[in-house]
Amino acid sequence: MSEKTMTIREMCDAYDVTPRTLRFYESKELLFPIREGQKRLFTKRDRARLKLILRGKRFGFSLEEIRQLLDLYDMGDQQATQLQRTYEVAQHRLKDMEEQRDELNEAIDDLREQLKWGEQFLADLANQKDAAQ
Amino acid sequence: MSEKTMTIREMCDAYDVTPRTLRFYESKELLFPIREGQKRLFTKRDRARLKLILRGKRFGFSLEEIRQLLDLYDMGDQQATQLQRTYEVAQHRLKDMEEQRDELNEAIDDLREQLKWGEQFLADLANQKDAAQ
DNA sequence: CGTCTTACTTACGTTAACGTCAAGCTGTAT
DNA sequence: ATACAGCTTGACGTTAACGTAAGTAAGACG
Repeated sequence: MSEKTMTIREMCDAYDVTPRTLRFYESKELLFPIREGQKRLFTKRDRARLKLILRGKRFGFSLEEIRQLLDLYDMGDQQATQLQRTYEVAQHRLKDMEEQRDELNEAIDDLREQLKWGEQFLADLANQKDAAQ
Repeated sequence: MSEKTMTIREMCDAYDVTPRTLRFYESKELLFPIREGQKRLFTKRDRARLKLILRGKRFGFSLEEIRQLLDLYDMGDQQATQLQRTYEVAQHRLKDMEEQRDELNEAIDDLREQLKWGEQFLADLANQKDAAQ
């Protein structure tokens, strides 16, 4: 029952992506739908991979990185060494993300300061205007 | 004394940007260095604007947005309405940044979960390997 | 049979913010 | 004079992840 394949449109609806995106992912060797004549048929495996792709994107991995990770997963659960590498890449990514977040927080604080300053300025201007009347 | 102009290289060294960047900003009407023959000479005003540009970039504004903001500032401190708009734009940006940060935090948490899972998996593999010996 | 729907391939377009030549001018130190 | 450093303008290249349009095929339906 879970062996049913899906058409490109069903995939698009199910995962909220465009056909172009799925074809693009195939061209980048992230997905491997089978063919029925011309048409693509996406298998359970493709669906699993797509889920991982979308998750990877949320994590900020590039498609190329995602492809490499997917390949590692595919190489079988036999190679712990490979998995170890995956783990390291992921940890690296985590560090990057934390740095990014910290920078963002700094920028937010910074911008908040500026806004306080701007508020003050606007208030002063308003007073000035009132006084002039 | 503060009226001294700077050459492009001095600017690059002072603000850690490339010549290309400064020329690019000029072409985008963010900076207006004067000319001495061929050469660009950057004034105090340019330096002030560049500082604002770099700050704006830290805040995640696009160069086009920055240009508009700089223009507003230039239109004089007379137009409180304009300043009000600046303020609004900035607040909008702040919201965006906070959203971005929240998403990033979610992703970080998510990734942390995955890593915990991966650690477990690796540990299991190691045990399996040991047991096999 | 005609038409509609869905899909297909190919290939150029998009966006931002510069990078990277190429070719030429200018001032100065040797 | 010449070599060299530093500047100039133009213009094409880069990157990621698709968007978009043109032209075609293939199956379903009435």
